[in-house]
Amino acid sequence: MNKAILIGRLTRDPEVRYTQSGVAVCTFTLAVDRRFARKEENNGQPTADFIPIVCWRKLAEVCGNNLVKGRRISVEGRIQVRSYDAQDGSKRYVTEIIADEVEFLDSRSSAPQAGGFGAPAPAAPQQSADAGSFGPSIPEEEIPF
Amino acid sequence: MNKAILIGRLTRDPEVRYTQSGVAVCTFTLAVDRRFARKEENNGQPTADFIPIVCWRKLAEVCGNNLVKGRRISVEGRIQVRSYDAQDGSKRYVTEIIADEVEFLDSRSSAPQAGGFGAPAPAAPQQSADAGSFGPSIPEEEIPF
Amino acid sequence: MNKAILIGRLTRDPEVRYTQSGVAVCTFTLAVDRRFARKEENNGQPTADFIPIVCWRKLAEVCGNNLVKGRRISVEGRIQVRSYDAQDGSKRYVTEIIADEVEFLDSRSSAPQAGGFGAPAPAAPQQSADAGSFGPSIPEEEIPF
Amino acid sequence: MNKAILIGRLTRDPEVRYTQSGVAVCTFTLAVDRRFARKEENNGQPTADFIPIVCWRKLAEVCGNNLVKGRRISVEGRIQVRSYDAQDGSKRYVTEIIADEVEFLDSRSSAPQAGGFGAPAPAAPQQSADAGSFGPSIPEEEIPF
DNA sequence: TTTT
DNA sequence: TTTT
Repeated sequence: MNKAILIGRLTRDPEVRYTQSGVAVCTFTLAVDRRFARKEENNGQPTADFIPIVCWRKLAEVCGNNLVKGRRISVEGRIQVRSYDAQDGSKRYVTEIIADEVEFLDSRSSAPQAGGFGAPAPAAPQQSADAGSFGPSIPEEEIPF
Repeated sequence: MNKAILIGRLTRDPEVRYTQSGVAVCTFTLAVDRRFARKEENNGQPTADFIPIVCWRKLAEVCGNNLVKGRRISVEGRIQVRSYDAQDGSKRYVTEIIADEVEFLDSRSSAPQAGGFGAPAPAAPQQSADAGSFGPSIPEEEIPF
Repeated sequence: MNKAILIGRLTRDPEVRYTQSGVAVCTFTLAVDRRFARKEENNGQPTADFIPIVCWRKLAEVCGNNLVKGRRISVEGRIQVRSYDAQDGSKRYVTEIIADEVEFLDSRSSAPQAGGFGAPAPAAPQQSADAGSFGPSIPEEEIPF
Repeated sequence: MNKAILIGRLTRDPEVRYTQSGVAVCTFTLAVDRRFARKEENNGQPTADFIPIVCWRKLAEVCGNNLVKGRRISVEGRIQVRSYDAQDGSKRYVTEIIADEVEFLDSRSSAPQAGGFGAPAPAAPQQSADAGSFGPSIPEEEIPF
């Protein structure tokens, strides 16, 4: 069991890239308000968590085409921790939510946008973005952004 | 809504520290197996996510007194992203799960261990651990480990 | 672990009652859209689940004072199954979600409404509603509506 | 969003049936301990919720083949409320969890058992069980047990 | 009995 | 770097 469920707003427009093999990847950051955190006068303490979200395949396309900065959504997914070696030789960690489902909460009638394996593959993009430049030896699910 | 629900095993014994004001903090790492990740022959890809967990107050005491490396538990909590300035001037991010509840899954009869505000405060420890050495200007909830 | 997380709309205005001892109870039904269920032409199959929600104490007051039919909310809580003996001697079951937190999703800026034990008790109402008429032998948490 | 996450034990061996078209359905009941509910001396109040679980397809087969009364599992799924007309003309409601994933928690090494659409269809059983006797006009997902 |  |  590895489940994350979030409701928040996009801090900026989502970015869509494509792997070398044409798989869409959408990334953005969710601002999730902290409970009991007042907005005014909080002693400089954070009032939200800024959580990186990654969507793949059809869900990436749907999010890239429909989301913009400021929109409120819910995200269901799993917590992924990747490690990589920094230039100074130390080990760094990146934590992201790999989204399985996204629901748009601002629209009047909302339908969940499901990701997953049954969905038809997206058409290959005209020009691959540079997500693929990390090379073929890195599995798509593990691409370091 | 900021909810994380995990089932996994401790990668090492938990550590308990105390803030200057005597509040207990327990930290450990959960190894959460990835779905569809085979153990043997996985091309060197990770088969688990290693997720840092933080418990406070009574829950910290209960976890510190009862958990050991290898035990399986479930954790319910929230995802917290803290940022701090590295020595080289760059900004670094730490993502942890602040646990609200922990359930011990190895024992025959398990009862959830609830954190929260209603619980009696733990007795102040004889000697404060060095968690407080980060100084008084940092709120307890935000201590960088 | 017994966790339910829902996003949906109220099918009607919430009802607030009080137990004999003055504890507020708020009940309503959430319409939660089913994934992949089209609205038009669904062969008479349901496109939503109608799920009874129960809030207690301060959370009951907040919900009773702020929610109306049609509003969209998220609910976090636990699934409770109560059984009772029907007049014909058979056993009947009622399943409800006992809410721990409610977040209002229509407002521009939303803050979660937390229930729980630390919250101050609500002022006793001028006139007790008939929730108390089920009598003193029934614990408040188990009142049959 | 309609999400249920439970940890509990089977109250009896699971039952596997098949629809007319050969789709496997597995049903059982999970006993989920209530928090803060003592076992001894609880004034006759329930110490657990007994929650009906339904699995479909490959997940149904896996559960039917591996689970027995008393085993501890985690379940992730959605809450489904079905209504039907009782013989006395009144409307009755059935609430079940439609499981998406089940994790076996007693075994030393546990792997989540995922349901879903990508899994290969099970071989048609030699003899259809009577789940199909509700007739072809009822969609498989809505079969009243 | 159901919401949009 | 952050949303409302």
